[in-house]
Amino acid sequence: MKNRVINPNVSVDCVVFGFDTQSLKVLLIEQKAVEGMSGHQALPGDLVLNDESLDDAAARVLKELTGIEGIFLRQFHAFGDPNRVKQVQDLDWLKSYRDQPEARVITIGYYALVKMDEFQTEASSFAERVFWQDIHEIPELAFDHNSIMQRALDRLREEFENRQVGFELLPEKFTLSQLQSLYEAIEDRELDKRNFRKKVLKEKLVTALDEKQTGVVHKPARLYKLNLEVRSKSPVHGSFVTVKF
Amino acid sequence: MKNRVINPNVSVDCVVFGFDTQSLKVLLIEQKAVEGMSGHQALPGDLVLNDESLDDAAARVLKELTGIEGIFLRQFHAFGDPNRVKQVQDLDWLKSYRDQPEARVITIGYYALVKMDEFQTEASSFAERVFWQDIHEIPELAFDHNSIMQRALDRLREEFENRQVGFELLPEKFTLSQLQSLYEAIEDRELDKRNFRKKVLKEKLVTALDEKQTGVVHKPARLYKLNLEVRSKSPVHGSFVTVKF
DNA sequence: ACAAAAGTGTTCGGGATACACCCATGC
DNA sequence: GCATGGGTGTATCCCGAACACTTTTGT
Repeated sequence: MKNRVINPNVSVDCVVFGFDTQSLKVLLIEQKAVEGMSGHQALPGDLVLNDESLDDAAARVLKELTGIEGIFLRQFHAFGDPNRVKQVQDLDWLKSYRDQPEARVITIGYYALVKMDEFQTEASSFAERVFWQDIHEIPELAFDHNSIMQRALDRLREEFENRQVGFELLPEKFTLSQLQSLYEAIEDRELDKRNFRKKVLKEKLVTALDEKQTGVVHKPARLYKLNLEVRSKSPVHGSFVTVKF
Repeated sequence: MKNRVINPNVSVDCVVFGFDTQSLKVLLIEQKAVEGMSGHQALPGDLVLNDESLDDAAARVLKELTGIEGIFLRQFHAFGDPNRVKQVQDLDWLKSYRDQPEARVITIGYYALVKMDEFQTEASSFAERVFWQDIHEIPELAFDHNSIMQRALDRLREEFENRQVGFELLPEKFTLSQLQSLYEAIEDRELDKRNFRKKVLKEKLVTALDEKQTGVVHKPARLYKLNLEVRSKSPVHGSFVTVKF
């Protein structure tokens, strides 16, 4: 059995995006309270172990804190300001949970896209609570997590413009309007319904199913699924579903 | 005076691209030989100090090893395979130059674009020699530097497609043919001369100068300079010259 | 005069954009 | 029957791609 040594200088933080057919959400944790101080809200993240890769660390940490596993996490940036974990409001927490609370920590940011309703979260380890927060209503987070989160969002939008699409954010069966809402939420602009449909159908991104919505108070929409044949040709490292749009 | 402590677990590596009006080059060092073993070729890189940011570390290390300073380095990826510095052929070198040769090291990759002829290199520290190497003729490098280099090249090409152009690679005054060669070298494909000129001129990326080439054995070309007004609107963190093309 | 790269316009097809009305369902 | 989102076609513009010959210099 390996002795799993914690590396005091390197951590990972995960920015997990979800979509509820309306707006973009981010997965946050509330840290367990320390000595009567209320816990801060933060991105799920922790120090890496010396015998695991960064990718493995991100997956492990996310699972330990939130219960979510089996999703693809993409590394997007390393944050290395020497003072990024030195703010007073974070010190008590570090003293309780870290062997070397004063250590210089650089953190590697990962982001991921998930279908919110397919994952149930379960707080554990030092997470008191796990919750989804609308990206327009992010509270003050621990350490430099607000800027990490903002950077992840910028990156998500860049990848999107780059035609590396996020079907991960939709349920398996979806309507074209839901797909359009996803594009609109991420790109933060409105799209023309007819043009959107024309493009999606012409490029065969999706396949129509013999199924319709039920229980809606209007004309029920046709359901579609992703056509997995189509892939981007650009050198992408990892495995988001990447389609030219 | 600060005590500058070396962090044994975090390093930076720099992939500096240059262009000689023909092809893309990368800046490499040859490590000083250890105990009669010939030095390996490698990217310029070293451990970070505990009181400097990652960006500062990249600039410092590049200067210490190659003499190049004052260029913009963009972070592109963190490499964290637990065994990336554990190969036998690198161990002797590590034992000579590192206090903790067995330490787990994750490295942050930076890339940069420079006008080759404006920088003169000067090897120092553990660099025996500094040289430019054509990207099609990269030798076997130390550690995982071949994959870091490849990843940087992929990233350069992505940024290019993203319309974040690299005028940094050209002299201040250049001909449209040189600009076209740059695009062709980076994108690795041929472009139509007339279409290329039309696009560049229509978008006012460049301004014509009242000057021509001299000493060439053919019709002398008009010289142009970059039009600095034009900038990309996407959220770019850093300061490459980024123009929509 | 000849070699070598500079410079210059037109045509065509496809994709992006703009735009308005009828349809099926639940209440 | 009415409120709600679903679903459909056409005209225009702009951009990218394809394509060949004349011009200017140095030798």
